[in-house]
Amino acid sequence: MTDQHTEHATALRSAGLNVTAQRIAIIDAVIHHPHSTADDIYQAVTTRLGSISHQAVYDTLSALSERGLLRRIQPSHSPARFETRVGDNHHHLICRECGDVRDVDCAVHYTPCLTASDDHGFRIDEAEVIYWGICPTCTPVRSSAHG
Amino acid sequence: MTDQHTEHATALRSAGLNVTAQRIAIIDAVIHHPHSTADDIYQAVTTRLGSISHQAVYDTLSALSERGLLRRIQPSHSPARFETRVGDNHHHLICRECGDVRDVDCAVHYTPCLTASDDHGFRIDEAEVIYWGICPTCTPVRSSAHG
DNA sequence: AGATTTTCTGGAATGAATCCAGATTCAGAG
DNA sequence: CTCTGAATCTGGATTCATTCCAGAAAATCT
Repeated sequence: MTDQHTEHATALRSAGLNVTAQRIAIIDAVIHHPHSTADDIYQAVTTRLGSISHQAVYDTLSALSERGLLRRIQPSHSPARFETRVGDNHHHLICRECGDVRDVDCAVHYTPCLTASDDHGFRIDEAEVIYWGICPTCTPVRSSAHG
Repeated sequence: MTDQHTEHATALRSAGLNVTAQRIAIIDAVIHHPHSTADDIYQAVTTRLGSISHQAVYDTLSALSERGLLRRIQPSHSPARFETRVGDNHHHLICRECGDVRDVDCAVHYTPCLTASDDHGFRIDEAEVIYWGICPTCTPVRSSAHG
């Protein structure tokens, strides 16, 4: 636990942010609950620290996202979600029914997926990919034989 | 104009939806203002029809999106946006500064981009790709020579 | 036209995220 | 270890996007 804290503290410092119990707890919550919403994190941190303000949660999530310690994803029909797995340009797979979010590695493992066919003069720094579908649990069961 | 209306009416009918002035106007607004928000559309339709309810706008946008006549995109830090260009799995390029949204064709033009490396048993029906960057207008100007 | 279903209106309500002013806590200098 | 300025946190109010609700109006089918 102290190890973890030291690690997170170092990460915060190198991002130019002060180290506070709230931030450590938030990072920890995101690690243990990947793809969770600001409210999920609020709940988790409240349980752990006794209390925290919504402001601190949103504030920290934004600060960390901006500095690349966290990644923010914003699926349709869902509040923003956060994860700590950054820098490997992995993608997401989301169930339209239950909203379950899974990580998937980049399909091609090299740049094509991350290179737009026409960049319109933009300086692109990230490609965000979301696959939409129905997860096995939500797939309607159909008569397996005689089909 | 009657042509357009007939065309939209046909589209609505074949989607199993009733034809109403509001819906025609909404489709038209999205055609003329791609990537616009529900509120943009509300404004446009209000101007054109004199008035419309928020409910009708949200209702129609949802109905049309669900039936594939419209595509809904949900970028971070932005309300949902809608467009009529559907079925060609094109992607989007968004400026982090000004929020400008551009269409870009699929980088690979064939399945790789749309096939997850591991589908986790999901039945995937769509891949949504957003490239994030800074547009030419928002790119800070730097001394061009001697650089 | 008349009956039935769908859609629209207007207003209230919810959920996510942000703004604000003041109190608290942190990091670095002495 | 204490002081000081800067960064951060609190709690409450507020904004923005979206949805819920019940009744009125319009569309479709006969």
